[in-house]
Amino acid sequence: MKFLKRTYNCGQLIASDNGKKVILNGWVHKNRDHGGIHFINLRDRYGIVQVVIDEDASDLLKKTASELKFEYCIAVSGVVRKRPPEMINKEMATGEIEIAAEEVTILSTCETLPFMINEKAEAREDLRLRHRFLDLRTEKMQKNIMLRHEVTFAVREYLNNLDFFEIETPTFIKSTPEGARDFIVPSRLYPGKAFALPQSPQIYKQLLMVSGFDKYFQIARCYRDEDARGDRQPEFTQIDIEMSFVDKEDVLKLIEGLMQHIFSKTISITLPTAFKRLTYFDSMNLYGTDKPDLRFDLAIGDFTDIAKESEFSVFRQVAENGGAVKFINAKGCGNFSRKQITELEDTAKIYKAKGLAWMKVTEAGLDGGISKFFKDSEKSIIDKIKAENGDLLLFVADTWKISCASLGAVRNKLAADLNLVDKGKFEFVWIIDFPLFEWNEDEKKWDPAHHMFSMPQEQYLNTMEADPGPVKGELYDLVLNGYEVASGSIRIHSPIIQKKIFNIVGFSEEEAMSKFGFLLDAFKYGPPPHGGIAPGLDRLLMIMCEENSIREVIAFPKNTAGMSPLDSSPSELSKQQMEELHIKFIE
RNA sequence: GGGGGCGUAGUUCAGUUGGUUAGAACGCCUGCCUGUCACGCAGGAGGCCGCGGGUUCGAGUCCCGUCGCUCCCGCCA
Repeated sequence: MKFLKRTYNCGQLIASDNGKKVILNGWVHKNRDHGGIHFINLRDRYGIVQVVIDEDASDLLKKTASELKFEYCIAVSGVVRKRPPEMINKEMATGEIEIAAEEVTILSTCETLPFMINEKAEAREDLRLRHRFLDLRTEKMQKNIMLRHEVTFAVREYLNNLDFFEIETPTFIKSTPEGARDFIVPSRLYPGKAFALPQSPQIYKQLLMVSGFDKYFQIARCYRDEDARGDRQPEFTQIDIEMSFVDKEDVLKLIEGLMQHIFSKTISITLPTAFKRLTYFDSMNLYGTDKPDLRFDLAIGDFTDIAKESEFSVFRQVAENGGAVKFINAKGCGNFSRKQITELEDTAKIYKAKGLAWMKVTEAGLDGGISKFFKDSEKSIIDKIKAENGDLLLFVADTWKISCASLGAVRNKLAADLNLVDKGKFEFVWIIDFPLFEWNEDEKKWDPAHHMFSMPQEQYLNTMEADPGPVKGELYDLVLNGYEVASGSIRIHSPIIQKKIFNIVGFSEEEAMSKFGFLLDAFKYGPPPHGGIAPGLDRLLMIMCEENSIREVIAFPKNTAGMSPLDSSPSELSKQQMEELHIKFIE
């Protein structure tokens, strides 16, 4: 067998190549043997082209062709020829031509496939992951990987033009608590000790600012040893950015420009020049989450004031005791069955709601559910909350957070059930003014709601020491299509304010030094004010693909430490390796 | 750590109130076929119904346990 090295790829030949002698290398995508004439769809990553073995081909060629099966890797030499007009395939990019084969050699055979490499790719995800190398042959996955490449290229292009340096930071680091559990790498040189893998390059990028690099970015792999979700995995990639001598608006504008560049370069979508903004409070209040999907409305409304005046004691007591009564007007859902409402209630209960009260709006007024408690004032209620005939009103009465969060979940379920989401639409929103601290009722202390290098808003600086309650951080998240893709902060650099923040969360100086010593040391030497942000690249990609491609875009789907493409499962260590790592089994 | 769903042919699935020999499509094997492109036609092979136990005259189907997959809560930005 001689190796016929390709002179063209399978996707590039067109009608004007008619008559050219070519050699193609690729995989047998389809194989149609008609006895006399034989067609092969040959595939590489550039496309698919039809190869024909004609009736008058040599016996050797016919014999070789008859041996071909799915996914054999082959070389074909032949001549490009135009198809007869009635045989043109308009569905194929190369459909006007075909390759009249003169010689075919089999480069690799292929066993019966565990699943078919076709448009459907309907095998279960875990099976596909076990054969990731095959899964990645599918058109869908090849497109996903291509998009990933194009996005990262666009990021580099955009930031390079703005004088950013791409700088790599270490991945075997000292554990610096970011919130999540660290992945651990036992050390050979330091017996009994272990490195942590970075949860983000947080501290390193701040050190780069101290060093004067001014504008930095990195396409950074991050690791968090926590349970995965459909949209969250232990190993992920983020676009990590930090700048010196900037304010909040600079950071927001930069990311808006970056997103516009990415969307325009990769999927030819023009994004608005400035994104919407919602405060954390408004976002929770209206949508019950800090990552609202704004591709549909169904905002949450407040019923607390009405509840206070009502004779429905369940609502009234919650309202009088500082809780919140919230509702969603499910427009036109007045025909929902009891079963449908129960399903919505089950969703609310997952988020700790005790129940989901409901009323229907009819021409006569309020009907069903808890409506009997509101008969006296039904007209004014309908008027006040702008309800219409045929609407379904859904209520949760609980603490503010539970009422909002559980109705937020109901809102998402309604949107999914009623198909309210336009999946081709992109709705960006910044969630701003996150709280810097959260009160921990159990331990009667303030917990950091985020890492503690965020700068409190100016108006709170003076009151911080006296009353930490109203302090809010300038930490914002960028939300896209309901998936949060970024978080970041303007960092504080004043040792005095930093000390106050540590005081509020109850850190002693020793504790602060042991957790953040490296960074706090550096901050003694003239750090510039700086702000950074870290859009989640994986999440960005997942919303740019169809929704069912979510995890397919991402290199290592959840719970797949032991799966292809590279088997990264921990292997059993040899006795020698264990001795080197000072690992002992606990008897 | 907690809750829900699912495990039937290589793959995706069906399998009725528990009832005789567990089916379909695609894939695989053999043969036929000169223009197909989801090629077609004829025939064939392929099943510890995840595993273990129980109820029953009888279990793919019901019950208990277990393992695996999956979604969600907790956790995590």
